[in-house]
Amino acid sequence: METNERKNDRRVKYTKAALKQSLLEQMRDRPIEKLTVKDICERADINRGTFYAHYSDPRDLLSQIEEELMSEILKSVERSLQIGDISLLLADIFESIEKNRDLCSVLFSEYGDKAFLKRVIFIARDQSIAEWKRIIPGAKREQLEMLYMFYANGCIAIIENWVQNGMKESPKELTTFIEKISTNGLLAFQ
Amino acid sequence: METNERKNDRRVKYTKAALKQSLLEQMRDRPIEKLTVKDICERADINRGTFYAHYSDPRDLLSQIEEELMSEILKSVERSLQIGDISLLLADIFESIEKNRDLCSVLFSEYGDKAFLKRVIFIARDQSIAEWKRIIPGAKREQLEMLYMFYANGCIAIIENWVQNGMKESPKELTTFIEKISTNGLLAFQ
DNA sequence: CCGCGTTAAGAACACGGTGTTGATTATTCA
DNA sequence: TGAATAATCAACACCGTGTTCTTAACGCGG
Repeated sequence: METNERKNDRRVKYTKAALKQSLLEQMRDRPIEKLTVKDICERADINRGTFYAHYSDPRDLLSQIEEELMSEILKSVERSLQIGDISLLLADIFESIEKNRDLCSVLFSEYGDKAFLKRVIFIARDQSIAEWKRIIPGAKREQLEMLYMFYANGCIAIIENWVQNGMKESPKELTTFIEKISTNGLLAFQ
Repeated sequence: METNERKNDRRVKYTKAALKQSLLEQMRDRPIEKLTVKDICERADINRGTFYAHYSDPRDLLSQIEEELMSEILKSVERSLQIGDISLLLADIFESIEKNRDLCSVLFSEYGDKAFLKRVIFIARDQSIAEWKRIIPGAKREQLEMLYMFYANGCIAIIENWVQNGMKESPKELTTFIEKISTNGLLAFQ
């Protein structure tokens, strides 16, 4: 208790891991709102009461999984954020997703969490808007925010498609594709 | 029974209208998955058993509301679909949304139905891809589909933002904005 | 305006998931 | 090994579900 602050107990680790895996398995079949604590625990072979010792509900469990992934992504884009290169930043994000393939193939699938993917893409928001402001000095801030929303949601769709089709393209290819669309539009594909 | 085919009974009309209104009111507070038949009926002051005489669950009720709106939208874009003008088609869709302001301000809001808005935007899919194919003969079909996905999701975000901020811009303005982004990209805003 | 047919209301039911409790067993860490 | 901690187990009241049956109200057509 004094040394480990009740965190490193193997029993706790096992329980949490089993519950997480069970949740992710079930999310392949239905959205988080339709999952029951009962089902998650049965598949994990964990007592239902134990679930409530760690999480308040399935959504809480999912949130903790997401926060773990988010901090990992944030760590791996740290450098690009400081450098201030958007294409580097985008590529970093794609690589993080690729590294967490198993997890992301659930989180960004049919019954995944669109709001979370949105948060991930919005990591690049301030920087993108700032860079655009330099390129297009005439544009108003509000207009640039609208543009970011447009492109961000396009990106999200591309990522969802990418993940669901087995991530065949490389992060580099995706970055190039998205940069082409955003800077030059359809005409870039002539 | 013979004449009206059990459809025009005022009691039925009232019940359905009350349930629909109640559902839409509740959808301002939480997503469809969190709504209960009990709550919907209590707010509508309709017996819970009566609900099941018309709908199987809240999702079914929502679907019927959506189908009504969809067929209205389809009717009003009919002409543009035949003419084959994408900007006309887009403007028509925006006008339909504007006409159904009250309904759409719920359906396309925080707890709305993203899948439905996607269906609405995808009305323009085949036509857009066909037109792009003329403009950009070199592009592959798969690439154009990817492009449509990208732009469609951008559009969806624009619409959500538009509806949630009180629909201040006109359908024409929106159409122009989207056309600018899609054909020329960021550079169009210099 | 009446009466037949339809619809809504109301009460009751079993069912299943929830969230919590207290007692017991098992495991871990030092 | 022994004290601390975690997991199990059984039980609980609670709540929403979906269905059934009876009764009351309503509306439509004649």
